[in-house]
Amino acid sequence: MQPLKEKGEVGAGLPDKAGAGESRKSRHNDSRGAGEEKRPQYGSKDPPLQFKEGTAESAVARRKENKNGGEKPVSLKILADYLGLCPATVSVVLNNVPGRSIPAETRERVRAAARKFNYQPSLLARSLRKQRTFTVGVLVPELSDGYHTMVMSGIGDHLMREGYFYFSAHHRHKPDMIEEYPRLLLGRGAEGLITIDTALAHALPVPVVAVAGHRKIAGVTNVVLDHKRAAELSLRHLHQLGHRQIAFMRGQPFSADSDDRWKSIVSVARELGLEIRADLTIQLERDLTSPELGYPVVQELLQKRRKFTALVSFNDIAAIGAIRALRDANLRVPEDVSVIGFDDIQVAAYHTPRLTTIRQPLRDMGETAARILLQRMQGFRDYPEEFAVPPELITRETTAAVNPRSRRR
Amino acid sequence: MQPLKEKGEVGAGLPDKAGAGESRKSRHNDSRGAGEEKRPQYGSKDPPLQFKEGTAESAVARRKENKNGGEKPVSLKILADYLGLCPATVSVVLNNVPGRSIPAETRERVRAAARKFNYQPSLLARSLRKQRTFTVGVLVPELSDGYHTMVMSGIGDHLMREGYFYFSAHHRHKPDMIEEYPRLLLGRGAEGLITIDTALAHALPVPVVAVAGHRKIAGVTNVVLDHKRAAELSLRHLHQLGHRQIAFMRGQPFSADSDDRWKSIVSVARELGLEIRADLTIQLERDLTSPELGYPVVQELLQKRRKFTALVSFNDIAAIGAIRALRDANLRVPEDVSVIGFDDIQVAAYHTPRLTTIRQPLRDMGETAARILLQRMQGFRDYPEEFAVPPELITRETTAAVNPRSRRR
DNA sequence: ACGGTTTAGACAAACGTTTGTCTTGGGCAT
DNA sequence: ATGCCCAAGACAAACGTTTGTCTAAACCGT
Repeated sequence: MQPLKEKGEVGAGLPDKAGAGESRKSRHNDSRGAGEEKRPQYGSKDPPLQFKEGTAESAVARRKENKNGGEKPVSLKILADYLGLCPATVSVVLNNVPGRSIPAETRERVRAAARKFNYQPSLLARSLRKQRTFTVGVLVPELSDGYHTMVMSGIGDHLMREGYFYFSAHHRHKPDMIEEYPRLLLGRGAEGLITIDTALAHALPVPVVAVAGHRKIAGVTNVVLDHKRAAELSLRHLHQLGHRQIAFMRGQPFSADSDDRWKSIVSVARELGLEIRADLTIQLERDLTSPELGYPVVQELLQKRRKFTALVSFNDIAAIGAIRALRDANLRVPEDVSVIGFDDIQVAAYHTPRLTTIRQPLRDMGETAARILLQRMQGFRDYPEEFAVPPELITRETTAAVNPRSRRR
Repeated sequence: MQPLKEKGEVGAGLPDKAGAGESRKSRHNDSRGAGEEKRPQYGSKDPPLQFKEGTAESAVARRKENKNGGEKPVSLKILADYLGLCPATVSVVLNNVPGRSIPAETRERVRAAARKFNYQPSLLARSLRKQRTFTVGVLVPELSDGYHTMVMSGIGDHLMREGYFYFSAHHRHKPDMIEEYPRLLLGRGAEGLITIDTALAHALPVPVVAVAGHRKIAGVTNVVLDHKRAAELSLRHLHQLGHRQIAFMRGQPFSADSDDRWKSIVSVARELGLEIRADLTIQLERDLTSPELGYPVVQELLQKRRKFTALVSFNDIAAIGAIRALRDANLRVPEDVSVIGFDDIQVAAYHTPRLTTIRQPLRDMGETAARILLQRMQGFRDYPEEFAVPPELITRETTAAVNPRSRRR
């Protein structure tokens, strides 16, 4: 891995992790234990507990059945009735609220009852009260695509580790959905939003982090690949192998990276003195996540009968389609044409021939996005506007030194 | 807006008020029109609205800033204050509650104000009140795997079409997470759960639908492939091509389908008179989603130097690894060994050679699971315990008639 | 016996909705 | 004028939590 600059850096002095769980323990216990005393009961002690624990299952039994025949979960109030306490006290015990004095014996009673009835607090109610949901939204074009899901995997890892949950929604690049879902997600209490490869239109009232965001939007942190570096890696690689006549494939207009990636290629090509010829440039248009994406455009390219010794593909999926088109035209990869992909999705390594490609650290990008989002949600103000992560050249079998004896024309 | 197909509400029965009724103080004393009348009483049009819409932005301005500097969203109460109405009325208008008479003019005023302040109801509060969240949980082993995400894609499609949202969580087959997440998801208000390839341990108090569920559990509808049919398709195919010496790959113990699929293979093999030899049977163990899964086990198999002309792989990913192992041992696919995969994940069609495989209609299975879940959540009682979907044989390039001139030994 | 401090918990008010019941005046027919 | 109905909307009680304030008893030292 090459030493690389990062355009942004998230500081280290961040607020500590969100306490989604309740684990703070205050060691107040042990204060007594001798007491075989009566239950402290305010009005009088003669009338015993209104609900004796043994008998007053009624309090618990009163939970009504819901329509599915399942039992309604026990609430704090039910539990409190059963224990002869008030809900607030039970809440205090169960959350270990500091600064409240509750005798160890009571604490134990409460906890025992909670276990016994398998009490689960309603996050809904808690969220409403605390105005804090520990939930974020993830907006993604498509769930069945390797690129997106690898990023999501990283996002999910980090969020779950930190005790957050997330709603995900997919939009298939349809503008009205891209418009509508953020609203719905916020309505559901998302405290932040992560978008993947999405053309978000405008700012939102919560922190937003984009992975491969399409454009700069105020308040949106963009986690992107360092495209300049990526272009350097691929073009230098081909250049060193002796390639001078290189065909390029541009991404679809709706895809986030298309533009940046292209600009970087143009810039690096100039630096290297490589010519980018219009008649060797092909443009992806279709919204596909299968190799069929790359097949027809390369076929067209071949029909022009222009000589080229290498092809820079927009991504691995298209590269696989491209290789197929080349083979179907009786050209060998890499002997006649070198092909370099982009992304390093899983299949790249197991394609035949194994794909040389530029690896995007997709899972890392997802984790990074989630980390930045959480920091921003915790009020961290000093976040970068853009966060570039370094790509990596993975040399495999689809690139080779230019072949003087190529059967290519 | 919401899928309001509420079942027969039994609502009339007033909940018993076990805890002393709390007397609410009338909360309208904060109307700071001290000099003025109390409330704009009903028909009196002479005293204009206490909050003239033009002036009383104050009511709206009162929404406090939250810590991130973003504005708190306007609530019903704010809106109502601004309009000089009570929150209930505003709610009634905005939800078009039938059977309430509100004059058209008022309705318009309310709607205009809602638009003006971009009012978004809090689904949190609504859910709490209605005891209905329109949310389900999806539990999946791994997000970055083609199989799971294709199913999720179908699930997501159906849920979003029906106005539901979902939390997803992944567990990487770790038993404690499989134990814990369902609880957490329910705590968050999930009204139902879909699991994918997950060894759920016990029943839950909400409807559950499993895709490729591992075992029968009361209350869990299992959406599975018709494994018997799948085995028939693959074995008949090989049998017709003349294969008699067939190697088999068994799935990992933790994977849902392993067992069913194997039993079906055994059963169909018997019907066809095919022998299943232990020394031609290999067993997957590792928890991988890359072709590396299949590589070493096939290497081991080859070292035994037993002749076989075909291999039935547990899935496509492993088949790709297997093909690589075969090639590395200088065997050609399909000339020397036919290989048949399972699943028909996307890359199967674009691998070289293109994979013959048994297609699981994964997206359909996801949609089906979601559909069944929603029906069950709506109280539909008459659901099947198991729902089998038919597979399909996809004949491509990795299977061929058995070759008498094979270089295989 | 006295005042002061702790302790153990009750109480009530939120959070933002929805929904059953009530109230009030106006309009209408008698 | 009287009675009745109806329109329009207020009112209050939920849903299940959390949290600031309050109180009664117990404990303490003198």
